[in-house]
Amino acid sequence: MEHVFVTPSGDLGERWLQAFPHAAVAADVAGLEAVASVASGVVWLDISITEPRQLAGDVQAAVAFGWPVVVMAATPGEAQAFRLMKMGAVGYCHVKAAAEQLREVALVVEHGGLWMPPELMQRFVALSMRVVPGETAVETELNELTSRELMVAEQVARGASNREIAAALEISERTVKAHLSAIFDKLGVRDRVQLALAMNNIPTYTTVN
Amino acid sequence: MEHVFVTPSGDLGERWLQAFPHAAVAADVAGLEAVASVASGVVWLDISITEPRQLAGDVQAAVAFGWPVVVMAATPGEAQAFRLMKMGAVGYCHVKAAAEQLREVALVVEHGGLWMPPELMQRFVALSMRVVPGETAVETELNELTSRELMVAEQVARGASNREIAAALEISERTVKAHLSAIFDKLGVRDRVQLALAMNNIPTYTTVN
DNA sequence: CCTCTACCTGCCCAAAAGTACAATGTACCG
DNA sequence: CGGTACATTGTACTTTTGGGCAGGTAGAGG
Repeated sequence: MEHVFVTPSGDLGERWLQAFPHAAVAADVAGLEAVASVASGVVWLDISITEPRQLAGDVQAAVAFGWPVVVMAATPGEAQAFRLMKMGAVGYCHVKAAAEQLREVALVVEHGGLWMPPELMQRFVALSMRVVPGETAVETELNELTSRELMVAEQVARGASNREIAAALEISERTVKAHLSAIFDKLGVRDRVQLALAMNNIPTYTTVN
Repeated sequence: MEHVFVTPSGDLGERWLQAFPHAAVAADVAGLEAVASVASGVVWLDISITEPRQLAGDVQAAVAFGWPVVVMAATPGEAQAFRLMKMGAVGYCHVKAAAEQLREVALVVEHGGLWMPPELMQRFVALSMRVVPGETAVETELNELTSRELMVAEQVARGASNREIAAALEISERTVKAHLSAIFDKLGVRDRVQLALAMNNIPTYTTVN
């Protein structure tokens, strides 16, 4: 089992070496074949300083190589993670993940598993659930909302402003705010953006990570 | 690392013992605490003869125990798999899976991964992608964003504030705002809420209504 | 009747978000 | 070299948001 790190810097990070003392390194995806000496292994793709436009091509080329591909990003985000997974990556972690975690990821992907940070994994499952019936955490919390609060929350979930909500519900803007404060409190979010995301089963992990 | 098999039969299957010679067994979820002697382990939940009605409760109770839960079904199906995953299970395999495979599953879930049969895994990813498709209107428009703008947009997509984004990208709040203005213009949204929704392929107030 | 909850609102204030106008530096391209 | 696109930041200003304080109404239930 070989570990090849593809990084624009061309240098192995100390954590990487710490995790896999015998790891190989390649400056780009094209250099994979040159350093891959055995039949099976894991490709670690460092995209921390990769141009967004170039990203898709790199990942797909790495996947085409045949080994499980773990993408390492500087700021792991959901939208990006899923785009990468779709391209065939089976792992997604922080570029500065601890050696211990890297080994965990390796173990998982080597054995046919899918690895990503817990928050993302949760969200990933939640997403699939949109097409499969069931009940989510948010749905449960929604029961705490009063009738009126729910109406306001639904409007925010569609991107409405306070003024629009006030007009739609025929109440004052002040009342909208009052409802919002109660909603934020009950659902444990801090502002309308997080509320909008929560209403759509998209967890926010700003403090995590 | 301990392995506890929860099975209505109350007996350890021979394959299970073969995979984990020191495995413990419990007749039901309630009996978990009684047999769990260490801090970490894996719960193997045999649902091959479990009543459908009782299933959800069992799985959730098992998950609540705190250990990774692998569900073993007699006839693994997609719909069921996803429902179970949603409840917090992180593994899903056949109740008569070979010892070798059980060990693989164990390896994966012990390290924070998600395991299910390859066909299902593939389907799972595909399904999520259906909800967050790669080639949506937004996706196309994302190409108009510059590298830096995309980074800002991704942050907003997870509910970050301007200050947090500035800190993450190591730029001033003013610059974040500048990027945001450009993003709003390019993606045709009017504020960060709609941007956050758009980034997650969720139609907004203005689009819908 | 009194209390509790949900609902509604006004005034005011602070923070955050968003915009306008302006400017600097860098990189790349013909 | 000039032109263009990108990234960056500042000052200043308007709008939106979020919330504290202080109240008002109506219905349900003890």
